[in-house]
Amino acid sequence: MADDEAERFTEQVLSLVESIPSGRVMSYGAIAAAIGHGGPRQVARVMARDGGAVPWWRVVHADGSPYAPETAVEAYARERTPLRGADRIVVDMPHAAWIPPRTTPGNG
DNA sequence: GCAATGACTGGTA
DNA sequence: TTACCAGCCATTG
Repeated sequence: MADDEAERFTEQVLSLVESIPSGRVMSYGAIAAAIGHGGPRQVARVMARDGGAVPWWRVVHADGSPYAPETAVEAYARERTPLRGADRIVVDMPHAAWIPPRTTPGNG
């Protein structure tokens, strides 16, 4: 693959994650789908590289479980992110799942 | 080119 | 609800 494309993909992921509003989250697969390139494994790879420079806690698995629950749970409490329970560090995807404006496949 | 790995995802038990 | 397996895609050695 071309390094330029890899860099573009990285910026796409980071830019999209930074675009996620407070109290909302996106799954790895949703991010990959929104960008229209790669897959959840590729998004995760980008997060592992430069995820520390973006609100990574807004990026969760398809089931709503975050990468670092112990750290993310604090961020969710600050952003009022809807969880599946007070004792359950799992985001309520049906309510917290955020879809980026434009870049939505199927419309347009 | 092949094998192993990874911040994943969906299905079944 | 939890645990295990198979599928997917790109990077790495």
